[in-house]
Amino acid sequence: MKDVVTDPKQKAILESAWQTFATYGFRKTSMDDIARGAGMSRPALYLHYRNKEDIFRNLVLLYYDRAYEDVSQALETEGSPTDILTRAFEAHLGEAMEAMFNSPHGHELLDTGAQTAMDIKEQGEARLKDLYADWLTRWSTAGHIAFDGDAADVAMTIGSALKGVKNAAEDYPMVVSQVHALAALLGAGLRAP
Amino acid sequence: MKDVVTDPKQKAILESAWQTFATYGFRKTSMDDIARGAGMSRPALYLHYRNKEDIFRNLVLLYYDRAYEDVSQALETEGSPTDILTRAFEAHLGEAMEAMFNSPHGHELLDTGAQTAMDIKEQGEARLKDLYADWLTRWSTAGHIAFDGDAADVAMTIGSALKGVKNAAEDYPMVVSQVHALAALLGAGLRAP
DNA sequence: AATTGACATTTTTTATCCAAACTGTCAGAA
DNA sequence: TTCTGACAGTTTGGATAAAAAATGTCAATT
Repeated sequence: MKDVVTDPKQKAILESAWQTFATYGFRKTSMDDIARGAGMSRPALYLHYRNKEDIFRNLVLLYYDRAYEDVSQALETEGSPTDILTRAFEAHLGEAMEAMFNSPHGHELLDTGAQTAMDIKEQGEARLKDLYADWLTRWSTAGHIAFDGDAADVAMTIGSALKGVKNAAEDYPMVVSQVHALAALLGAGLRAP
Repeated sequence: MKDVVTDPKQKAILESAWQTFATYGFRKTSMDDIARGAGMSRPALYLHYRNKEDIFRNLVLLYYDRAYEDVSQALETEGSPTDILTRAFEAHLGEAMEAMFNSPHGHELLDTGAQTAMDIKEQGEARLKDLYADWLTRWSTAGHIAFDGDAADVAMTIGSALKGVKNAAEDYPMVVSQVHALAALLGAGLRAP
């Protein structure tokens, strides 16, 4: 899959928006801030996006598209279930989440997302969950792993657990170490008997 | 361990408070509401608790004391790791959480807890975590289970995953089914090779 | 001793005002 | 075309103020 955003101006806008959101939070960044950061006037910005919410939603969309791509790729690599899950989880909670943790406005942004882009988030999480479900069925039919119940349920539980690890962590290093521990546990749990 | 709150009046107060908080939320329940519900006047209430916050904190404390007791007991039962973890998780996210999910103010209460009783929550979660950690070491030294890394880290990951399941669920039945799936995965993951 | 009515105090709610900032959209310049 | 200055309209933030509600504390009652 090519990058979702090809137009260099849109790229600059989203880049600037992400930067500004991370610095000032959603509420406090004005369209002018974003426009200046993208090297254009405010009216020019409106030629590309309807409003601030629209920009934010596209940013979330971009995040999920990238995460989908990265997780998908990670699930195609070779290795033990634990190794594969570790890579997938790192892709899942990658860059953007690290930035979130390091932004003084990470919480506000997460909140804004929940209100403004919940449909995109839900769809994004659902697609990621499907990715795990597919991997689970493929590997279980191949006899490499085994689990109780159906793949969709297990995939959902994995997703929830991952989210739990994300929320419980206080900083990004903690996310990483927890993600590794979770991958190890789940990987072992999926071992074919 | 005996019940933490023995005084029947304190019991009535906490009972009434829990009821009222669940019905109206923390902000909207007055000391008078709680007092009436406990069958006493507002001044009498002040003979037992300093203020609303004090009542709330004692409620949280009570929850964690019960959870500690119940989880501890669950971890002493016989059965496979999966069975034991299932019972422990059910105890961990039991009654009170079910009530939370069914209260229209569950979210506000959770919020209030995070602000008002975070120290109690943290200590409560830590104690529960220790319970899991102890169980992990006991069972691993007995050769019944095996895992990478140290017990404390694994216990923390289990706690985070459980929290994730709690947060991701939309209703209580979903919590239950997810908890079972998680216990199955983790139980299998801990199997001695 | 246990409880409460009643009081002074604090907090919350509601309303209104104004100024500053921001938004979205032109007509017209580059 | 592609963009911007500038305009009208809206939203937001802060400042007041008055009314209502809730709090915490006693002196007095049961």
